[in-house]
Amino acid sequence: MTLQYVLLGFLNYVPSTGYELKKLLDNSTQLFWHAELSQIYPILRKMEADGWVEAHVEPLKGRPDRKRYSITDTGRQAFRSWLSIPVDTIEPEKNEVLLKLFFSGSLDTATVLAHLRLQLELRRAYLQRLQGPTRMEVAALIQATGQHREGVFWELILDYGEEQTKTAITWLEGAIQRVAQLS
Amino acid sequence: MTLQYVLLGFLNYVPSTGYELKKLLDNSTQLFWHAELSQIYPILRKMEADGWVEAHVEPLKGRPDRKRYSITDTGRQAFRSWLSIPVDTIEPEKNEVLLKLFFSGSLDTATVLAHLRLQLELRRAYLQRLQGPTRMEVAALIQATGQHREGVFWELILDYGEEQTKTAITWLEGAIQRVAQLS
DNA sequence: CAAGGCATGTAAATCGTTACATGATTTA
DNA sequence: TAAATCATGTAACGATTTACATGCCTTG
Repeated sequence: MTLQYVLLGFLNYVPSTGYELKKLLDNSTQLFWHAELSQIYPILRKMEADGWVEAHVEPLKGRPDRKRYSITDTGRQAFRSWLSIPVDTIEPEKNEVLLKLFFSGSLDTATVLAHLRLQLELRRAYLQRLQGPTRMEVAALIQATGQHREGVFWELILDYGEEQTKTAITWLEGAIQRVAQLS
Repeated sequence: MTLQYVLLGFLNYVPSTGYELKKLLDNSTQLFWHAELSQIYPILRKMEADGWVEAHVEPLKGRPDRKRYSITDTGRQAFRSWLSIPVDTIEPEKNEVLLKLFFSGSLDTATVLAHLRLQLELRRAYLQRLQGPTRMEVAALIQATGQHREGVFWELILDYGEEQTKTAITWLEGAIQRVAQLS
């Protein structure tokens, strides 16, 4: 269900092909939503059948025809209606790192430490990327599109990712200290 | 796949029924893993067929027989092997609150603020629960079971939940300030 | 000339939720 | 006496991932 609205949200900016939508997902919402092409193509067809989007076929030589989808008025209405419904729960998460840590009583201290240190490295690299390239790209996009109101939300989301990542890093550093005392 | 190991992890402490495992999930791992009974029962049968667990049937009057599952040596081996494999990625998340915020350029400021304020309330209530009752229950469980090594991990996980929730609250407060300036 | 990008899709399998079904016992 | 708990499960649906399939064009 939700993926439909993600795609509508992008199509609300600009008509796109499935392939382009996949890249938009990878380049902008990967922090909080992702999908594979094999999921995107059937959903676009379903939304076309439901009258939420329209396809304009551009024949290509040697490749499958390019289908560029535009949002319809019905689709725009469905999108806005979805957007206006508040999320009134804290969404349950799945986190395999915490899960393994939870059961790590059965694991030797050295292995637990190795696992935590690996996560620490990954998070540090991720933070670098968020603070550097990602931050720049968002700023450039706001300049290029002139979407200043949208830009406020995009930057807030980046802030969220940055703060949560920093918190995870600090926690991992402390956890490593604490676990190291076990041996 | 993963749910198998979650169940094995609990069965590694004590033989349990599907119904009891569901309650263990709800009361301890809901922060990072959850499942419905309709998923748990078939998986227990599958693990029995694979020789990872054994069922001891206790007939009951008027109810379905109670099946208490114990972990086997094979199951214990599979569990330890899973546990020792490091998680070498940052797992992608789905977050509908961020998703809607991302597209909130199409939404009026008052509605965005209402959505953010609702999330702030939810997070604050959640933090109260983590700091109060949940913290106590974990401490009591460590005392009752004498699992002091495990207890370190359980408390670290609680710390993580607390810190991430605090970060979310601070971010929401700032986001509300920032969005309020838009109108 | 090899690798990666462009461009579409199908098939199979897995994972997860919601609804349905039963019916006694315990608690408020 | 109504609601919640105990105790198992099936069926249907929906969501998601992985593997398979084609084949040209562009870049290094």
